[in-house]
Amino acid sequence: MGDADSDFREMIADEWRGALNDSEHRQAMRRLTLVRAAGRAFGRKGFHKTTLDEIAAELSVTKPMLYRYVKSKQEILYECHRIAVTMAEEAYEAAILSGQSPLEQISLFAEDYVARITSTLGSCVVLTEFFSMTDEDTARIQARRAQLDRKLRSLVSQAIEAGEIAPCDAKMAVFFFMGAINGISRWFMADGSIEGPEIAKIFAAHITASLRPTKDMP
Amino acid sequence: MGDADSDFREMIADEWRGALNDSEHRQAMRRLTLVRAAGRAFGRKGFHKTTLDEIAAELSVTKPMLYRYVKSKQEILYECHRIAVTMAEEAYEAAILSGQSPLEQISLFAEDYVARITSTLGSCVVLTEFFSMTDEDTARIQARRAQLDRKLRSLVSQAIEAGEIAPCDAKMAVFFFMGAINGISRWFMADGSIEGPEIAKIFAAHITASLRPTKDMP
DNA sequence: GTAAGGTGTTACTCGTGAGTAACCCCTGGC
DNA sequence: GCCAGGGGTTACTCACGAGTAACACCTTAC
Repeated sequence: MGDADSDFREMIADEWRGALNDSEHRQAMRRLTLVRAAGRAFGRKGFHKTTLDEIAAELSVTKPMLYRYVKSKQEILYECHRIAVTMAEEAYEAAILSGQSPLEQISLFAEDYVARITSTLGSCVVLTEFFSMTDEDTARIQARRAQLDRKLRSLVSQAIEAGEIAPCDAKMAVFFFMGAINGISRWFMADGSIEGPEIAKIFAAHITASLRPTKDMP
Repeated sequence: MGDADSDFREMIADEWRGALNDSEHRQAMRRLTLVRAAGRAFGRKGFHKTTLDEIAAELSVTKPMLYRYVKSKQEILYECHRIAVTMAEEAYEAAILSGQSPLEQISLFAEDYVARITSTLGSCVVLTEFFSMTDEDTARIQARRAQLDRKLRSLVSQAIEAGEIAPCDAKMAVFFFMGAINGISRWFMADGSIEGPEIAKIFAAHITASLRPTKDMP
């Protein structure tokens, strides 16, 4: 456990203790803090190797305390996924509202989405561990992701029609770049050598390039 | 449980029963069959939601049987990862031996690697569930993946020096396209509408394109 | 026919960690 | 001084599923 890590732990614990305003608001804030801390732990060690006792310890409390804020461990994981998919949806909406060209919108979406998931505030982690959720929760998240995928495919199709990019299989294209983005959580924070916003720029550039015409594109 | 699935089950069970030659060889074959069946299940339901009883049932035997071929459930997962990383290494070696240009080598590597992991024979699944392994096993696999990453970065650097692609952060570039490839296991086989080799071609094309020069590459 | 050994089964143990019951104490209001 | 109740703890229960012990059958070898 390095220095940076224990600093972070203290930050989290402070956040937990703080916000002593009206109790309903504090309840919500603590819940969010809890989910973030848990998400961070899930990202580092995986869902099943992270015990609730550990999460509790990170917040300087004991396990039963956690049940004041969440119903179950599963619910925490669901919340992490919910936050992540919400970020993606928000990034999409923002891109659409920009009024730019389709390709530009894809690039904006990618940059925004990556920036959001890498910002520490936003439970940077967990796009993995899909299966550890309840079947019900998995279905809920899957549905939202699928809908977003469809919208993105449409964006790719529009870019093709507009002649911005070479004709390609839109579904595969979306799988391609969403896979790359979702993979970030696997290595991010392992080496702190690069900052979120920079990653976002680089990835957006690669994605834009990956869709551009090449001689032997199918 | 659809028709295709039960067909597959029968195939697996047949493979298990078959190969009645000398016992050492059969032992090895059965072990491989077991690992493949397990890998397939892990890919569908996740490591923790797949019980050994289920895997055994898929092979039409009972749990204790499995322990004739593997030491533990963990070992099965390790084996899956070992196979996957070995495939990547083999694809890399083959690409290097081709004697093509660096960019061409990257493309060849990507296509070969994707083709291998999507071929049903090769336990198409599981590049997720990293954390469910023993710490020791995780370290072993991580080390091999890290080494491969370094080699691929070097290939990217060579492509830059050769002027084949625009200057970029080689580490990020590798993370980008390896992320996209490793993401395949999340959606592959969900819809059988597209074949492995075709995916391989499309992904290789996207990767090549993603590295090509663009006006605003950092 | 019987011993050897390979193939398989039934019926357990046992650790682990999620979830809970029951209690404790501190602070503020009267 | 005493009670209400929120924040917190200790010390359990209990299910699940990996791993194992012990037994059972069947075939081939002599």
